Amino acid sequence: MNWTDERVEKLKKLWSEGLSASQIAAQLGGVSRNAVIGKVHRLALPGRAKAGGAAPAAASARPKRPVPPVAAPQRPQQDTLRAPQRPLVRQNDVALMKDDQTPDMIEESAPVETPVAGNVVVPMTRKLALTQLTDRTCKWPIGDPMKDEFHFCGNDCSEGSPYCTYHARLAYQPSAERRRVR
DNA sequence: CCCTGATTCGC
DNA sequence: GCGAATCAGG
Repeated sequence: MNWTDERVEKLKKLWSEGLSASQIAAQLGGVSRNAVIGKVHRLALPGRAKAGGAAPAAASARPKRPVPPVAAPQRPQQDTLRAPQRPLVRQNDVALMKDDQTPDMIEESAPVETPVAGNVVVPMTRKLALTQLTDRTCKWPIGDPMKDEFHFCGNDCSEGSPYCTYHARLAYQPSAERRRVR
């Protein structure tokens, strides 16, 4: 994938909104988080301040560099410090929203506890946004994709399955059991 | 181990 | 310019 103007623009937007490099990479598609970070640096976009996230940057970043003696100390650019002045709405805020109602438009995928036949009770969801999904987070969708409260289960899915153990059961019902649940 | 960003350097 | 490999850290 090459960096078209549109992709670069999206990168800038998402980066300024505080999405992580891997999340941005996921949204853009076709690129790794490294590619995103590399591009961010090349574009000279302001890095992550130094908040809780990661990377103390600059100082103790990586002193492994030999540095030829010829190089003169370059003066750091003064001012132009653009701190994120905006509200800074991160995707995690989704989880902070009211959860008074459970949409549950998709089949009978109620994420609320649903005792099935005996002792299988299910867990709450982690309410992850699309961009937060990784290889091992349950991708079971919850809610109306057109609505804001839409999210994914997000529970851990240890094995190759795209779903957590609970949703894997719902997803791959052996037909016999399907009737029972309905 | 999961994740984060930062940096280097061969391509 | 690009991004994998690597580093450094939470």
